[in-house]
Amino acid sequence: MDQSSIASSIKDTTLIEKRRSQIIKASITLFKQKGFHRTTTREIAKASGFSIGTLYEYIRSKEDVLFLVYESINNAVYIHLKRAVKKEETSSQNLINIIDSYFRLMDDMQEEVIILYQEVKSLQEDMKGTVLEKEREMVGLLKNALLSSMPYLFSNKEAELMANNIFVQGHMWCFRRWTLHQNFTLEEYIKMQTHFFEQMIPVKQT
Amino acid sequence: MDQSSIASSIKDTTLIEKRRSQIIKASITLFKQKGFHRTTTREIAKASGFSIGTLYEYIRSKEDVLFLVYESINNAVYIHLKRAVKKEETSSQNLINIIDSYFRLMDDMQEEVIILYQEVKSLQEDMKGTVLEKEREMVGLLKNALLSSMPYLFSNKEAELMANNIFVQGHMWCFRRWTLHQNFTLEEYIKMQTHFFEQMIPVKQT
Amino acid sequence: MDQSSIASSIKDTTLIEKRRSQIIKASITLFKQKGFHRTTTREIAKASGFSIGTLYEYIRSKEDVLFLVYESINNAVYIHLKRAVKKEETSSQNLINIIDSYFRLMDDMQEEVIILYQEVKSLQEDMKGTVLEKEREMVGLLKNALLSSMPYLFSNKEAELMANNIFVQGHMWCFRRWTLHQNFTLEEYIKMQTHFFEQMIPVKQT
Amino acid sequence: MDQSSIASSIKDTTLIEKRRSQIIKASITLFKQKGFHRTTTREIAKASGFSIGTLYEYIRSKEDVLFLVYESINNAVYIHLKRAVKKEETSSQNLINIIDSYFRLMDDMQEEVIILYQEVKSLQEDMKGTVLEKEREMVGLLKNALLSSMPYLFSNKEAELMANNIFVQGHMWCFRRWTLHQNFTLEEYIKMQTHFFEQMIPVKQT
DNA sequence: CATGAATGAGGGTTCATTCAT
DNA sequence: TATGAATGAACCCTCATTCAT
Repeated sequence: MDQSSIASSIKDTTLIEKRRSQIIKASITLFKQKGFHRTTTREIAKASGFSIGTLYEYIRSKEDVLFLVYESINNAVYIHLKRAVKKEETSSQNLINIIDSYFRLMDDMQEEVIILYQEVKSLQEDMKGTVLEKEREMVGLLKNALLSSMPYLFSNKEAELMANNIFVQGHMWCFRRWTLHQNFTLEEYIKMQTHFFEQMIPVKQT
Repeated sequence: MDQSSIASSIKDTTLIEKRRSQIIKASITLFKQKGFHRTTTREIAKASGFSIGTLYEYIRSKEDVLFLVYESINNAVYIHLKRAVKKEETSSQNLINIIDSYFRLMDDMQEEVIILYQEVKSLQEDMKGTVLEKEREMVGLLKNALLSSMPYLFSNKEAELMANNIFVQGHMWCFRRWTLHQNFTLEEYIKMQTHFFEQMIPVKQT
Repeated sequence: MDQSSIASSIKDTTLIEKRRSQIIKASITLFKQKGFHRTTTREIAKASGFSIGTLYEYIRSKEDVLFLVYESINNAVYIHLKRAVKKEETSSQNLINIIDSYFRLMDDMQEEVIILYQEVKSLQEDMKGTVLEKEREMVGLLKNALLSSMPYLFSNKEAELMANNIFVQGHMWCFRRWTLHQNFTLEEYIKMQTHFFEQMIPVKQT
Repeated sequence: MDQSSIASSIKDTTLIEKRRSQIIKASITLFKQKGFHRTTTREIAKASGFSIGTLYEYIRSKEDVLFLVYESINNAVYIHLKRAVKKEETSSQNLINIIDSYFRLMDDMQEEVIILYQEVKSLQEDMKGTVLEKEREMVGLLKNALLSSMPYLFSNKEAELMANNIFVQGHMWCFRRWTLHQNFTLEEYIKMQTHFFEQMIPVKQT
């Protein structure tokens, strides 16, 4: 299930993509400010640059918008992560680079991440499935990076848990910024979390 | 700002407390199921065992209910944590015990924690302040435990960050249960996270 | 299924009855003018003398209003017919009296009858069942009157068909008034239809 | 006022006729299922085999469609009736044949007749005039058949009323089918109604 | 002639809140 | 104190109609 799984009465698929990206952009801005429930469809339409009628040519319900937003955010992170993983290869240093790159992305996407955390309950069950699947894939990327860059150091389960920890520490920079940003700069945060991580790696080679 | 800071037209303070705890209990049940926005005040009144009119004798607005709920959940965690910290003292083993106790509490309060994460945006600004202050205190408890049980191992900043990490890892067991509970039992989760933590502590030997 | 089968959030049943009769009265007036679809719930509320919010305390949906109206109209006819049948007994003259009384009622309820004919399609399936059942009862009343007032003259099936004919001839005075009222007064209409009917009765045996 | 009285921006009249008959066919199917109000213009366009834009090249408003449908149905009945009347001549037996033929047509056009009964209110006033005029003509055909096939038996007024009765008895087979079809086959219905009619004819004097 | 994207008025319904009893 | 009927702003969504291509 991806974007195209949401029905539209418009035939021109290029146009669908264009309009939907307008919708997504507008909605993210609005959801940041007021959350999904407090944002009205009219506001979304207006901020997207067209009428309420037009909005409903590209979605079927307000909940579709939420899914579009989730998918878009998740996708951006996914692509970033995938690229980072591909670039770096097979050494523990490189794992550090991946984390660094991921945390920096999180810093760029703070508000988006907060949306992810706050509106899950409003996602319809079937859409939630798709979204969580994507999350699993992302954690999977980190896990594989862990396993391949430091073989023998982690069991499969340990890698799984560690990947989750890293993934969430990225988010945490966003949803706890009210306290973290008071105490740490991004650079510090990255450095310190990485430091903890390195310490944990038992006896780096002789 | 605490419970009593929410105005009520009722004079009898014992009654206020009783009614409010009915409201909180009912609301938590409802918010678990449908979230704050999808729960109506009528439902809250009914589940609380009295009429909508009576509900509004004990709160001023629906958002007051959310605050009461937040405060109640936060308080429960706070008290538990405080007690755990007090009981254990001054050795690194004891820190492990605190974490263990905290993670078990999180397991008991899964849905409550999820509420905390999902409805922050709906908290009014002034109430949000109170809530976050309490969170800071809780992280403070962990931080102090870290500092006092393993002196010289952590700088102040490191302790601050580590406390946040632990605090969030507890929550994570709740809000990522859709994937974590598939891969780990609670015992495993505690053990492995603790294990990571211990490895991270630089050279405790001798 | 009758009025009381429509759920309401109001507890005072006397009040329900009072408000619903306001709704019915207002709706009939409006439906006469513009039909069910062109009448808005807001108009119904206003004409009923209360707000839209109050309207929805007494019904669950606009279609409930239609059912209430159908039931009310059907009931009025039913009661009238029942009374007419009871009063008259066992002679062919009396059958004529019943018809006379029924046709006069139809003349009084022209617009109501037109509503019945025009909005059936909008009735929900389960409610349609209730409505048609009542119609069957009414035709049954006429049929029994036929059978008992002129025994041996009609077979059961003949009585059934004749009862339907009479029933519809009453309605016809309403829904074909655009032509009938130009050519006939009510008195004439009754007299002539009755006359046809009498002629049809085979050889009133001397 | 007939079909051609509805304006169109298209010049080619053959095309107009072709497209409009597509519209009528599609609309009747849809109106049967969901009624006029619940059918959207988009649905009509789609079922007609062209786009919404094209639909509006051949009509000015949705109500025009209803008129086209009414006119088409009425016309079909009219033509059938006219032909039946022409074929049969000047004997009472022949009147029976006309009725027989008319009732059988009604059986074929059940749903169409139901549309006629249910959507009158939605016809615009001027169009309603045209439609009713056609109905008058049809009743006129029956009336003339009555008068000419059994001269001296009916006064003008009696013939008028009887013609209306017969006309409506045909419709009744449609709009009361939920009860009539349970009790009578079409053959029985025709036979019995005809029988009643014959009995009414005073002593076909030798 | 045909298309279909765009429009926005308006419809049904919900629900937090009030206030007379 | 407790009740629950009343309110109406506001929400989501539909759909007849237009017009540039």
